[in-house]
Amino acid sequence: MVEHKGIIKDNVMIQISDLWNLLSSKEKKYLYDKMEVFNYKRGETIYAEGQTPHKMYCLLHGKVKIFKEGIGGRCQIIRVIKPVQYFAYRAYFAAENFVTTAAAFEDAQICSIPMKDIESISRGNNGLAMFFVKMLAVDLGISDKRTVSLTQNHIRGRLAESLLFLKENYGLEEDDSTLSIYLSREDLASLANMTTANAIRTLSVFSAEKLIAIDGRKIKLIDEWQLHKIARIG
Amino acid sequence: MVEHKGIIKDNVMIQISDLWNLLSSKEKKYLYDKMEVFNYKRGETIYAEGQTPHKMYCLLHGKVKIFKEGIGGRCQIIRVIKPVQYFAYRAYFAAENFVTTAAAFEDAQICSIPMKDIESISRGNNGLAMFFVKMLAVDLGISDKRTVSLTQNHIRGRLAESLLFLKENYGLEEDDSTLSIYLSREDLASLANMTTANAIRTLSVFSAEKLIAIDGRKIKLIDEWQLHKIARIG
DNA sequence: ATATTTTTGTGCTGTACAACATAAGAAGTG
DNA sequence: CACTTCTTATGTTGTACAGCACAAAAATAT
Repeated sequence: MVEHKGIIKDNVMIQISDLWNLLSSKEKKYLYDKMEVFNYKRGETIYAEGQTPHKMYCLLHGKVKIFKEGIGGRCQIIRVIKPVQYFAYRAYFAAENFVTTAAAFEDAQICSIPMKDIESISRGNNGLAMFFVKMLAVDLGISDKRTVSLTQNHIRGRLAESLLFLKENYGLEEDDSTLSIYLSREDLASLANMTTANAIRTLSVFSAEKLIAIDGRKIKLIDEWQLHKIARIG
Repeated sequence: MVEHKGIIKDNVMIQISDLWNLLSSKEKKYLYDKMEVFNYKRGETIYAEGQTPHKMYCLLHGKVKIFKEGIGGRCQIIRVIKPVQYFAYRAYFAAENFVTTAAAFEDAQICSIPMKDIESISRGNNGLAMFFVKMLAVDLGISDKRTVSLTQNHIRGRLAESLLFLKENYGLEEDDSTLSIYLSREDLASLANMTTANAIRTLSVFSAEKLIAIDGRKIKLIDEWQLHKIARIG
């Protein structure tokens, strides 16, 4: 992780304007000096399970995964972050240590803000408090839905769902069919709750069925409608 | 569901004092008339998946399950509510319809408050907003942990974990070993993410191994330490 | 460039668990 | 009361998926 000293912070303020605009000029001034911007390398850990939370983050550029290590070191990706999204605030608000780990999928630029200050400002700024209420409420709904689909859907359904999710979340390349994120088979497996071997195998099957086309880590969605069907009923 | 007209609302205010005390006298006065108390029968639905949320609830007496219907009608219990706990506020804050269904495990007394009012008060009352931030943050952490344990733990581990969870949540009878909640095998299966037949089978195995003793729906925990071990490593 | 590690791909084997069947006991209903 | 309906219980069968083994290809380091 490298601190990005030279950056013009004012650009960051524009990026995080959804949060920034909720603050009074006094609050803005106060936070301005406390904020930092860091660059993380591909694969680098941002925070780890068990650590005590001190700052929240906002992803400015890149892609980040939030995951949890389970039985026998098997990782489960809990959610993924895209620019401009906030993360790492949950544990502090819950007065807990982190229960997840965050790492960069690819090189990422991340802005950090001390949670102590975020919390104290939230206690006097309703807009900010409600901002977090909204985000937490949305994430909890996603998490609840995910619990059921990960446990009840079959392998084909889970993979199809994950591919569609990646499209929804990170979008497509200019050709309008290739996923914009190039995940390793292992990460894809962690997302769809299966072993790496099964992710590879099932991708091959999807490819043979002309639902997708694979070229290394490039995945092109061909028959999205069919993928949706598989995601729903298996 | 039967409205409980005769109840002395002031008793309810004492029960929900953690929320109530956050309000100004003006807010209290305003909400007092909007609140209602209902009695629900065992098995009765409180709200259902897909409905638009209008009020939040507080469980005053009884036990409630929050679940989601999955593939082929298979239900997954997402979380359980005990007195005095609040629920059904997430969907409104996220501006979504309910993604879960709530039903009474057993006869329950529930207080309802219009979410419209809760939201508008929250927008002007920081204590209340932060109250929801805290609850949502805690629930999201639980949900994330649950996702992993439900997907990665084996059947014995999941059942052991569920039994211990029921103890943590609802406590024990006076004998200090019998679970205070008497679940059907089907509900226990929905909680531990398995089929009813497997819940029955695995309970029998646990009983044969002298980890628990079963007498109908009464479950007595005998070797809690061993159950913890099974819950962790399988 | 060469060596070494990581990632991808495929086949085989074993097993955990779902699905189904069936029966007996418990509980609710006319 | 007999009646249906629901719950508990256990055995049998089938299969989805993990685990392991082993190449080949690609990425990274030396």
